[in-house]
Amino acid sequence: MTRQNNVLKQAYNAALAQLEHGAALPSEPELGQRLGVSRTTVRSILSRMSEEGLISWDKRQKTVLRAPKPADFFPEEETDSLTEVVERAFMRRLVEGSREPGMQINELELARAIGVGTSSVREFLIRFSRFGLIEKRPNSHWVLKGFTPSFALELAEIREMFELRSAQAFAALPKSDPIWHELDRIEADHHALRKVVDSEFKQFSALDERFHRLIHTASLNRFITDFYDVIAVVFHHHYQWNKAGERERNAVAIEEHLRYIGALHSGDAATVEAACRTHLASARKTMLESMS
Amino acid sequence: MTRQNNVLKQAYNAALAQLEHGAALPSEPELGQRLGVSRTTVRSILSRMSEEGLISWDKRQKTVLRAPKPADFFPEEETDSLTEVVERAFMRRLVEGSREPGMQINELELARAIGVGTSSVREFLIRFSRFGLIEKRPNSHWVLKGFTPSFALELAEIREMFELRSAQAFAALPKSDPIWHELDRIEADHHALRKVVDSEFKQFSALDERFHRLIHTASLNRFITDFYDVIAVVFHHHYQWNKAGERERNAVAIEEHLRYIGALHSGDAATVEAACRTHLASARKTMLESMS
DNA sequence: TTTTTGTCTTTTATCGTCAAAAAACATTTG
DNA sequence: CAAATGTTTTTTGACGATAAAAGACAAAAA
Repeated sequence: MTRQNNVLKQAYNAALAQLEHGAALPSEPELGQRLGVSRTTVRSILSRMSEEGLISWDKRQKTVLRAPKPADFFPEEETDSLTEVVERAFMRRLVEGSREPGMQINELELARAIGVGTSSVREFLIRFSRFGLIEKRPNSHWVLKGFTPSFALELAEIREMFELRSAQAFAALPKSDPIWHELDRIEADHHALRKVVDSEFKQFSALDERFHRLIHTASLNRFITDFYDVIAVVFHHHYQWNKAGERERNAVAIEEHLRYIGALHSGDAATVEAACRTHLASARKTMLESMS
Repeated sequence: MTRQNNVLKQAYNAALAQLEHGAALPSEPELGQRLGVSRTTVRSILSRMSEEGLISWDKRQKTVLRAPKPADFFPEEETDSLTEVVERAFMRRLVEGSREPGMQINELELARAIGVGTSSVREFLIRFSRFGLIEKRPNSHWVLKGFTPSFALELAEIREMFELRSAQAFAALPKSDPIWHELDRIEADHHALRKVVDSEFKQFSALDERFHRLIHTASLNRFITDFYDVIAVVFHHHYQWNKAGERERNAVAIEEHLRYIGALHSGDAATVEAACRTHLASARKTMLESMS
């Protein structure tokens, strides 16, 4: 196999979801814009829709003939890019399987296990190495350094340094900046989630990421915003395998976020620092607890 | 071509340089240790030396028959790893040629120009992307973000944050720590270089890196020490294309380093902070000047 | 019995190839 | 003539293949 056509499949599914019976579709460039793909892919989508009898297509005339059925969609697992597949599989192994620090990682074995070519795995490992969890021995294998307490501490140290600075920069932004609107929206989502936290606490992870990423954008520093990728990956997988007390932890974090948001609005540096430190300290604590 | 045998070539040259006429060579594992290669490679080296009449080799008997001639060595350019070749070529293009921000980077063209396969280039770009100078558009090309003033400022901001913290950690280390000996050696090298700075100022770059890396090791944080790779690459290439006033700049930096080292010895936090800030501010200033 | 050598196996590094997707160019249509 | 469609070219994404290098195991020597 060479490249699979997951871009087509994903965009096709997205396009199907937008079809409205009887309506006319916009132009090809317009569709490409909406779906985030090239016109080449748009035309492949239209061809297929036409073949499947979903639309009639003749030059500018594109009319929806029938509503899409579930069977028209590509299966979800076929829409993932190889990159995502490899990342998920690797992380699952890290979480579920053998992950003693010092263990060596075998590219070929990994590729076989996941069912992809070696270059996909290689490229993933290179990209992943910047997270500080694996390391390459030149001309030889990769070594797993592992989710150890020292990893957590080093990560937390940088995180706190960066976020304190970003939070101060955020608080100092003029109230006319559109970023405040986004913060208001996030605040509202926190209030909404707080009401249903007992059942919907799993949604917190995504909201947490949105909130912290927003704060980091205020730093206007690519190294700071990029570093949040490391945090996000670690937290994402940390949430996956540390379910103990998840509900309460998230409830506490929501309250801390709300106080933190209030502090940002106040614009007072000392208040911001206190709220930020409190929240980051408890985040660090839970991460450490889950590792020992 | 597949992999070239540059590991062999480099190790062979290193082994040649160590040959002493009439002496007996140590065991294969011992040689591997010394040269930093596997026994497989050691045996290839011994085979070749034997064929070339440099040594006699029979099991444990390995005797040097004659001193190596210059012609026995592999040419230097054949001993570089592909990774190094690609990095150097890419950087040269960045420095010498077209490098307007926003420019797109073509993998195939780059591979052709350098004379390597596309995967080597791809892997290099992935590794290089963590330096914040290029960015990938998924399913499409890489974009050059460029050595812009904002890049320099963002880099300097992180650098200062990290180094201030590392320097404080360094100063707080007990005087029994072996790190102080290494600092003494670096200090002595500064004094030595200061005397001949007019002619030898080019050696400063390497000394600078040694000094700052040592300071960062005191942080005991992988993200901080890793970040110095970014600094090192940027400074290395910055030195390549900004020769204006190089001699004076280096002379000034040597004085700043010496004051900085003195501050570390003093163990006083305020003194350390002042010396560190002064030095980093002037480093930032020269980098910025060279970019506008 | 430990170290060294001889031999065999495994793994990485790198390439060329080819379909998918993007991008560029040419032609048509309103 | 500007925007949309039709067509061709370019570029990326992924694979399998293969020599170099590492690593493992067995036999021999000290």
